[in-house]
This record gives sequence, C-alpha cells and structure tokens, in this order.
Amino acid sequence: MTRPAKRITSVDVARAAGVSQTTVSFVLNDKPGHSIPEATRLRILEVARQLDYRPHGSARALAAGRSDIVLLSVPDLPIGGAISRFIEEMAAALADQGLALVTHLAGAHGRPLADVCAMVNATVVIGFTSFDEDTVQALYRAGADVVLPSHFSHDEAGRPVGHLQAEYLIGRGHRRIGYAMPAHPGLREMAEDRLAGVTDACAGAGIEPPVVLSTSLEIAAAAAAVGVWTSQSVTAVCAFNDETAIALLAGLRVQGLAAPAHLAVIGVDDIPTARLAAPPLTTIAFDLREAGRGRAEMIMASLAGREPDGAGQQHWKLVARASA
Amino acid sequence: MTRPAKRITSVDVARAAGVSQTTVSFVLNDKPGHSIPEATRLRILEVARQLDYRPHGSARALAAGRSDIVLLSVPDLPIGGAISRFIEEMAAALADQGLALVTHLAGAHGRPLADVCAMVNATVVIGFTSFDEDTVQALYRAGADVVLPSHFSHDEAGRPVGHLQAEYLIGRGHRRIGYAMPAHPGLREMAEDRLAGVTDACAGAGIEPPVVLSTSLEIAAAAAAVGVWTSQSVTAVCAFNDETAIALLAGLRVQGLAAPAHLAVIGVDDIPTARLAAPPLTTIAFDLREAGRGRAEMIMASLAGREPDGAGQQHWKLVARASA
DNA sequence: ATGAAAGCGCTAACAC
DNA sequence: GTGTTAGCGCTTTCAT
Repeated sequence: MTRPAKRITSVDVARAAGVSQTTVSFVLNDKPGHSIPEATRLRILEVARQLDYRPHGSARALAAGRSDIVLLSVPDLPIGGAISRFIEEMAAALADQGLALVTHLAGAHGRPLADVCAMVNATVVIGFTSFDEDTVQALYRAGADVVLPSHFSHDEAGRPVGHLQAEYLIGRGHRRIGYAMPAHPGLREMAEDRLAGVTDACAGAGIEPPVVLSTSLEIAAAAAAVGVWTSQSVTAVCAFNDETAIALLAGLRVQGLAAPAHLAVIGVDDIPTARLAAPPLTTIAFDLREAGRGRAEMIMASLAGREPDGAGQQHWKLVARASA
Repeated sequence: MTRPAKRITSVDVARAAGVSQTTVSFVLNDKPGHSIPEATRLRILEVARQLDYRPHGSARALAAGRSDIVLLSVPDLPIGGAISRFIEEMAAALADQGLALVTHLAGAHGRPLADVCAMVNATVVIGFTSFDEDTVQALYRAGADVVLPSHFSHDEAGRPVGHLQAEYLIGRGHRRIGYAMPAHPGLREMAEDRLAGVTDACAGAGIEPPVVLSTSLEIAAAAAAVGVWTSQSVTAVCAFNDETAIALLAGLRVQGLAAPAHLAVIGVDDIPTARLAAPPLTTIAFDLREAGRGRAEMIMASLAGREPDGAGQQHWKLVARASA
C-alpha cells in the first residue's frame, strides 16, 4: 500500500500550461466555436497527459448536467458467466462514445437501483429485466436522462429461442415434444417466454403443444421428469437452458437410458460444460458480441433523442451436437 | 416509455417543509451537534419520503469530498457465474454502511479503470487481481481514498485450495498425484498459486510433487492428458477448477475409463453442473456469503483508517462426491 | 483568441 | 435551534 497522491485539478493543468482554467476546459472538451491556436492546444494536451489529469467526475457532472455514466442493472438470477462477454462488448462500444459503463447487481439486500442511480448520477440506466412503471419513474426522478428497461419486450426475447429449439427437433422428425421448465422461481418469466416460442413452433408444424414439466438441478428430479416424458411417448425435449438440459442427461443416465435414442435433449446457452456432457449437448448459442454492440447503439440513439430504431435483430444460432 | 419527471432537490424539500435547505441537509445526514426538534426532524423526513427525494450524488460528492461509492474491478477472466453471489453479499454489507457498490468489467477495449474511477468519483476501489503499483497510483490520483488491490496476496489465495484438494486425495490413499492446469493464459497466475498448494501438501505428506499437465476444455485434449497420467501411474488428479475437472471426466469416458477407479478427479468451485457430472464431481466449494461480508468489513476498516485486521480467513470447504 | 465570473446541488463552518 | 454563507471542480455565457 502506498501513500495517496494528491488529485490533479484542471487549475493545476492551467497553471502548468500558463493559460486560464477556462481554456483548459475548452481544449479538453474540444468545444467548437472557440478556435484555439494549435500550439496552445497541444501544449495543454501534453501537460494534461504528463500530469495524468483526469476530470473530476462529480464536478463535471454537476456543472454539465450529464455524467456520461451508463448504469446497467443485472437482476439477481442464476444467469451464466457468459453475460460478462455481453457487458464487455457493450462497455467497449460505449467507451468509444465517451460513456462509461458500470454494473449494479440487483440483489434483494443491496441498495435499490434508484439510489445507486442517484449516487452515481447515471445519465442512462439500462436493464435486462423490464422495469415496472414505478421503477422507471423513480429512475427519472433520480436524475436519469434515459431509461431503457430491456432491449427486447418479453414477446421478442424468448420466443425466437424456443422456436429455434423446437424447429430443430421437429426437423429431425420428432412429433411429440417436451419442455423442461427450471425450478428457480426467478427464471419463470424468462422460461414462459421461451416456452411460448416452442408452443408456436409446434402449432406451426401442426403437432400438439409441448408436455411441460418443471425440474430442479437435482439428478433425482430430472430422472423423474424423464420418466414422465418417456411414459407419455415424448421423444424430444427442449430444456430452458444448458444446466437444465445437462440435468436431464444425468437423469437419463441413472435410468439406463441415453440421448438422443430414448429422448433427444436440446439446451440454450452453450455453456463451457455443454460440449463436455455425455453425450455432447446440442444447444442454442447467443452472439454476445453482436448483442452488446447492438445494445450500445440503442443507448446512443436514445441519448441523441432519436427513437431507437434497432430492429432488435436476434443473435441466436444453433449448435448441433450429439444429444438431439 | 414515460415522460421524465423533474428531479427533486433538497431545496424543494426545504420549501415544502418550511425550513432552510441547511436544516434539511442536517436532518437527512443526521449530523451530530445540531440538535433539531424531533417534530421538525420527522416533518422533514416525511416530506422527503413523500417527494421521493434522493440527494444528487455528484453535488454531494463534490461538497463532501466523498462519494460513498465503492468501485469493484472484475478482471476479464472466465470466472464462474457464482461470482455474482459474492458481489451481492458485499454490496449488501456495504449498503448497510451507506456505501453503494458498482462493478466495472475490465475488458481490454473498455475504459481504463482509473477513468471510470474518476468519472464515478469512487471513494474506494477494490479488485480481485492485484493491481500493479502504477494502477494504484493512478487510482489515487483519480480521487480514490482507499484502494484494495486484492483481498488475499497470491500466496494466501490459491494455496489453501490446492492444499485441500491434495490433502483429500492423499487421505484417500493416493501416492502419485497429477495437476491439471487450464489452457486459458489469463488463468495461469491463479493456477500457479493453487498448484503451489498441491505441491506443498505433497511435500508435507512425503510424496513426489504433482505431475503437471495443461489441458483445454476440449474432450480430445483432456483425453490426451488422461492418457499421460495413467501411463505414469498417477492415480488421482487435482483440476484447476470444475470445468477442467469435467473435461477430464469426459476424457476418461472416451477412453473407456472411469473415475475414481482409473483416475480420481477433484475440482474447485462446485458449479451447478458439478453434481450432474458422471460421476458426480468431488470439489472444493467457496463460501461466497462469508467471503463477501469479510471483504466489506475490510473496506470499512480501511475507510475508518484502521488497518484491515481481517485475518483473511479462508472460506473453502470440501464437497465429497463420487469422482474422487 | 482568451479569460472572468456565475452557477450546478450539496455540505459544513460559522453566525444569529 | 436554525439560517447564512462559502466553497467543492467543473462548464459555459459573456466580456474583453
């Protein structure tokens, strides 16, 4: 641990460069209209660099009325670690526009989102879940300029995924499909959306709606579900996510059965252990990079006052392996 | 999307409560020394609640010199999703002390940590990795009051885990141990630390140091490693983490071998799919809750100027299952 | 082309 | 007990 170094202010830079603080501000933000001689400009830039000057965020935000901080709210859900890729992509795209992204984990015992929003003085607040109306209002009152509840409406978010899953299964000749809901209550909403997609696909193919069963990540529970499906001559099941799917695979194993012969299984996410499953898991992957960039785009559009035009393109793609 | 609501300031509260803005400030921060009549106090509190007033973070930070914001830096590593539990626990503990936690994902293309620190005006910056000296200085210059590079020094962080793994294996009678390093370069440092713990334990038990092999998450690579170990009469291997361990299990499977009969395997993390592996994976779990609380404690101690006394107790515990 | 000065919303001495 | 006042470091309007 080392002794703290004193913070450099723009006055320090001004003094060192022999100009007024105002000029420093103009140069550093390269404000238009104030044509400053190239020589002065460069000198100021150099001095600032040398001093490792960094504008005081609070002061800047207070004066300018915008903090350029984007606050991302991540819900308290067992969402995979892959989400970090998505966040990073978004952060990178935002950084190019001078915005900084910080994340708030929504945990029940933490500070309410609106509090954090007010404390960091976020200019933009975005989330995965759809904020309810009260939250949105609170965020605006907390000083946010734009609030983007969630990129996709429920209907758009889950449907394509479920659709892709079922489509693949149906394409492989399955006529009686099952759906494995996760036991975790927080995942319910997301699961319902995905299930809707599966149901759609079934209807489109003229087959019966899926046989829906809920299962935990315990082998016994999964085995029980497997038993029910097979007894009802279901030949393939769409799992809410890869973890659920892997549980199903384990459930099959303890019953002396195997995928895809006795029951085809398809997941969602393509987590690292998916390819290591026995048999390797067929699943739906998400293009985090594209999704992150797309999201950043939306934010910029909203800030600029344009209506976010993003057609909300989906970024899902199938990864065929042995389990289905 | 709804129309933004205007932001409430403490002047609004003062006016509505019929007192001066100063009084509002005193009451809301319940400053000592200024004994304000209970009636006034309650009225102000009530009005603030009704108006859903939230202090302007930037203004507060600028005036007070502290933002009460804790910035957590998470490195761009494939660390499991379980990390969110840890973060939430920390956030909860910090919230109790009036501090707000926000997270910065370190990705290479995002904004440098010091920039974010300056923008949000973080009072405290903490991280998982150990910041280098330059970074620490930059953070102090960026306005941080306390910087906690990483809770554990390298030596403390990994050693106990590796030690626990090896100890368990040795206790089960194994005399020739292997160690599975992850292929991901960013994980190297962490892996070296854990390996050191394994080596320690072996030395302590008077057996040879582990046979170290590196393996990716591809089944083929894992199978190859398994081949090498068995050919060298290694009977048990400590994997860097559960994903690596599960890859090893898959590698055994394709060779027609099984754990623990042909090769015992032990992981680290207890990820959700660990119990679903074939056979269920023996592993070392981490008590996220305790670790998070402990970390928050350290932060508060540092802020109070006390030397963080936390004996850095470890929070690892063994989860015995079938694979070892 | 450059600088002086007025705030942004809040905290904290210091008066009354 | 409560209010007045002077900044915190920056942006931005308006003079020069």
